[in-house]
Amino acid sequence: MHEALFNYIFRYTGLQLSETEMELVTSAFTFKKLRKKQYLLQEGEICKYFAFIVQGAMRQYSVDEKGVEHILQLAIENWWIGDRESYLMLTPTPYNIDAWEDSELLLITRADLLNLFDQVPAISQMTRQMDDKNSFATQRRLKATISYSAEKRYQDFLTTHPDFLQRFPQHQIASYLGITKETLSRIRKQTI
Amino acid sequence: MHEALFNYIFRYTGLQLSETEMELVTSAFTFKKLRKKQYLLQEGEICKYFAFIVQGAMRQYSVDEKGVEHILQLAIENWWIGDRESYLMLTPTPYNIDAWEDSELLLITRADLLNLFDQVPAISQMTRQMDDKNSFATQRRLKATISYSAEKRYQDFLTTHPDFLQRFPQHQIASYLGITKETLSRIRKQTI
DNA sequence: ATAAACTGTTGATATATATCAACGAGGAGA
DNA sequence: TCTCCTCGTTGATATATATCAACAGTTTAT
Repeated sequence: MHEALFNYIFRYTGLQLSETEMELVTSAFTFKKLRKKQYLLQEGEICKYFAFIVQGAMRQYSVDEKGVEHILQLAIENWWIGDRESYLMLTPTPYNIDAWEDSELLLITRADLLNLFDQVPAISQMTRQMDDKNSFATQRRLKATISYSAEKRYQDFLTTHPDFLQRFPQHQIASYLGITKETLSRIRKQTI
Repeated sequence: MHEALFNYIFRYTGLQLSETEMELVTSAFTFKKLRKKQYLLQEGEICKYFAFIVQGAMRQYSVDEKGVEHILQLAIENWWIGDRESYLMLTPTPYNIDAWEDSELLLITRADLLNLFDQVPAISQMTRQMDDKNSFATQRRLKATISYSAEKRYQDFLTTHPDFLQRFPQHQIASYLGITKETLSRIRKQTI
């Protein structure tokens, strides 16, 4: 169950955890199963956990005043999910996070994570790299969103997240790209 | 000249630097003056410096295949400017950074910054908070860009960056919002 | 002082995308 | 097995924004 997380830590840092470190990591995380459509977080709550996805697919979205969902993040195995601003600043989140497929997660609180920083140096290194890469990816998406056409954003998406195509329906991907499912359908027809 | 930076550090961390720490910080930064339109960074280069703006206004933008500029970042006094992905990963930047007004900057290399982390704890704390707030702001902008209309994005901008209105021309702000200057002009007319 | 460049606005038109409605196919649940 | 739900596509239409051109005022440079 924690194997995936240990592998992830090794892949990110090049560091193999000792037995002691593995025990510390194991006890710091809480296992949680979610059924499809079940919430991990709802808008207005404070994000108490960050979650590593062992198995399944998750999505993070906001709902506008017309009730339309706008997907900010999609995530599958070996990804992390959570509203980092709410998690660090203890502010109510504008996002909802729920399971797109039945999912198995490992959750950690901010306090437990800070404890691990001291006890397992690989964790603090991994977290820093993960945060940086996330930040870079968000900035690239922002750049794409203000300068590219919808079609070009879709091409970009195919390059950077080909695996998402099989895990999420077209209308979810369209929302993630900031377009409607009809527009995505027409783009796909043109592209083939 | 460095007063602004010391004040910034204090404001972000609540920590007052000692004389020794001030000397360390002063010697780690390089002063640089740029004339209006002068580049700090050009696309394809590696971003060797991050810059604190003591005086002036800077902009960070990419140029698409049609030669159109897309502004990703505007910055004035007490802001930082640089391509953080290129700075940390030593990859060529897709961005240009130049001075919109004659500007005075304090530049620091990655190596000097890492030295300061050890020697002046307030610097590492400030940098972490700055990076986090930047990351949060980028995510909020992404959320706004995929879910809001152009008009709503402008309203948002007025709330979060009222001081930019007097420092940057409308066509620059339009580009930063991902719309054309004509569209922004029409939105402003409607809003008044 | 003058010319050139920059800036913002406006009107007309074009285009990209949204919206609405409907349909067919496939999957899920009872 | 059947019904309901989900999904993706398509056509028609509407809307938000882009594009183009032109103009007037302001600022900058010579």
